[in-house]
Amino acid sequence: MSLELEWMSVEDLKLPSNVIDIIKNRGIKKLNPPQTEAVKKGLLDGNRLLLTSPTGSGKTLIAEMGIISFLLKNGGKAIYVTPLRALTNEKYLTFKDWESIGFKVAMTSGDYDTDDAWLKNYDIIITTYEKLDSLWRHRPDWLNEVNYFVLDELHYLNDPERGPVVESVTIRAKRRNLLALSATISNYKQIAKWLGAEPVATNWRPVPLIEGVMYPERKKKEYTILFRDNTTRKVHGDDAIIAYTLDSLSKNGQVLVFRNSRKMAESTALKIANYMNFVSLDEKAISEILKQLDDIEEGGSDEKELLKSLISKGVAYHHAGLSKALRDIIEESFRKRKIKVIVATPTLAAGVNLPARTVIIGDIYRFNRKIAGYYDEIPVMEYKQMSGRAGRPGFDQIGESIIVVRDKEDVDRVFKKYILSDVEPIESKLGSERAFYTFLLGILSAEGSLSEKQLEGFVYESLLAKSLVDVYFDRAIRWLSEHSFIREENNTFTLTNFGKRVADLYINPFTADIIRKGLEGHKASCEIAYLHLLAFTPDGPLVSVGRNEEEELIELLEDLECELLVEEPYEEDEYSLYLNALKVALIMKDWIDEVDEDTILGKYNIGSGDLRNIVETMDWLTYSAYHLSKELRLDDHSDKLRVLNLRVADGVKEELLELVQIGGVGRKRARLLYNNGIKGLGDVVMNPDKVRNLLGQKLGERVVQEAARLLNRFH
DNA sequence: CGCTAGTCAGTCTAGACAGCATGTC
DNA sequence: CTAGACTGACTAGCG
Repeated sequence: MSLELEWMSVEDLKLPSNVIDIIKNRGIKKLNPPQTEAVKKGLLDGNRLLLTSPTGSGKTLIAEMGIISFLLKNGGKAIYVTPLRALTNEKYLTFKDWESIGFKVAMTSGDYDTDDAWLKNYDIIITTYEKLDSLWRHRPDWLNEVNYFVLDELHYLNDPERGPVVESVTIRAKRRNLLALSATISNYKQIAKWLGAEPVATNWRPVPLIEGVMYPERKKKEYTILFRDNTTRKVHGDDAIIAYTLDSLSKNGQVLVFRNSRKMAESTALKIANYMNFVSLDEKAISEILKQLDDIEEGGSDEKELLKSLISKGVAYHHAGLSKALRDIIEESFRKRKIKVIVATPTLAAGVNLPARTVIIGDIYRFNRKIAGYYDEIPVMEYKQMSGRAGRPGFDQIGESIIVVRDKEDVDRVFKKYILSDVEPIESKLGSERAFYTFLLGILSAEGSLSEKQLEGFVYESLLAKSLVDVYFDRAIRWLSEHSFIREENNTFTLTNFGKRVADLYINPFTADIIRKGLEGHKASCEIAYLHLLAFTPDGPLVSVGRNEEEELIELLEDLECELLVEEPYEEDEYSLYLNALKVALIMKDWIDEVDEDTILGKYNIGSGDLRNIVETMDWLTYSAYHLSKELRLDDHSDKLRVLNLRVADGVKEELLELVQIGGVGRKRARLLYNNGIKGLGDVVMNPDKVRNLLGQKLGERVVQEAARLLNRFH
């Protein structure tokens, strides 16, 4: 670890003056120690670096300097890759600054854009790992002009689900030029070697962090916090988390509390709100926030009401069950210091910048989904991500992060494990059939035909141990051939049309195989059956199915309107996936039958954010299934799947499909128009007054214009 | 006998990437 | 081995 604290002057950088001016215009006169270190290690000379440092230590500026100096010297394009859409958005806004000196900046991710042709006109492209992987599979010409990659949050390599994608993108990027950024990791030297990069590791933080563990004393209502510097403090109250939260608030600091379930996040927020009377709030700002909440169109009304009552006391909870719009408002209000406390699930551990003076980690255990009744301790990496949120630059002198334990006996162990130890080493997650098969498919899709030797060349560049590569390589080749994803001719491997289609759709090969078997084995079927088939694949969404629900679902299986496309599994785990898929199918069936959103949320006990995710995934899968059925020439299925896909996308019956094409017209407005005799684009254009009456003047006018434009395009 | 407060056993549990179309990047 | 919120069935105790 580099301990020197050197601050290089921005003026001294070997960069053109217009570049330096942009940095200075942000109020930056000196580079902080990690930034200085990176420059000294040759960042501006295009040297490959692996930079590991805490969040908020100014890695983005390092990436900016790396990209700009590379592009100025070498031309071409650069790509900045992040693991999260929200980060893509955040970085895009930062990089926008460089447009003033002539670099064109674009971003692309799954929820935003898919026509990639326009990217050829841009110099700096911000995207996600999955999207870049997908782009590579489509082989656009302009990708050859990209010679510099910034791999952000590279520690996602260790994520069991998403790590394999990060790894395959990294393998391709390291064949060109790269700058890797990561949270602090223990085996950074090994990873740097793999990348062919020089490691730059620092622990420097803009705001010092003080870490501690809080435990209950035998004496009731008293809690002691043991800090890293061996000092202690005591707080008092009915509940440890609440006591410390109030203590921090009394010192005018914002608090971020992490809990391990949504329910706990909500109930902790509720409890804290009861004690908020002593905190003075900006009433005017709060009432504006409440008004913003009212104006949101998406989202369930129950969650909105609960949040409103909390926010009026300066508290909020935050988890993925909430709609995106709701979460955005909460984050923004916290950033503006109007909301004083957020109680969150790990949603806020990673992702966009959202610091607080005090971070309280309420639980270091998390329910194990695979083995019922078991708890796992969260990884050290996750602790570091959460504690790293402590301390707001410019507002707080220090940040403090407190772990709460229930038993005094745990203090030593927890202290050692989370505060004094290194994070877990990063390991390849390619060692599973699902990951490895997808990996090979992706390589062949991006590279075209490859000999066995070439293919092996790629595979051996991975982080996976050679012995494991050998095991999975042969298995993957055999499985992919037998299931006609690839074919071998003259010792050369090529994707079949089916395989290429699967790679382009970005679905898992197992998903594709299940869909194919389901469609080929049956005649055209009902909506529930298609939805169930797709939800049953490894790419399908997961929902929680309660005991009682399970029984209801099993009963429902008996009198379904049609036969399902998946055979009922005997094995217990498979069977619960089967029921999970049935629940997803029922949710989607209600969705496309225009059941009111609040009704769906209540009936299936999900949040609006959950519904959004399920729709998004099923939209993608119905689209993919439609294209697979085309590829396989299963015309009966194609017709049904095409309509199903359109209906899932907008949550409407078939009769509304024409109306929802209009921007700003969703399932609710389309139904309103339709029930009033406006049944298609033509009706909209012919009855502008009626449309304006139904939707309001302003929106109505826009809808009429848009409908006219759409009609014109058809002619 | 009927109501209710209290008890106890059982249930449940985080997150978030991907296609494509159209016209802001 | 490790948690805690919530629900619903059941029961003791009261008027």
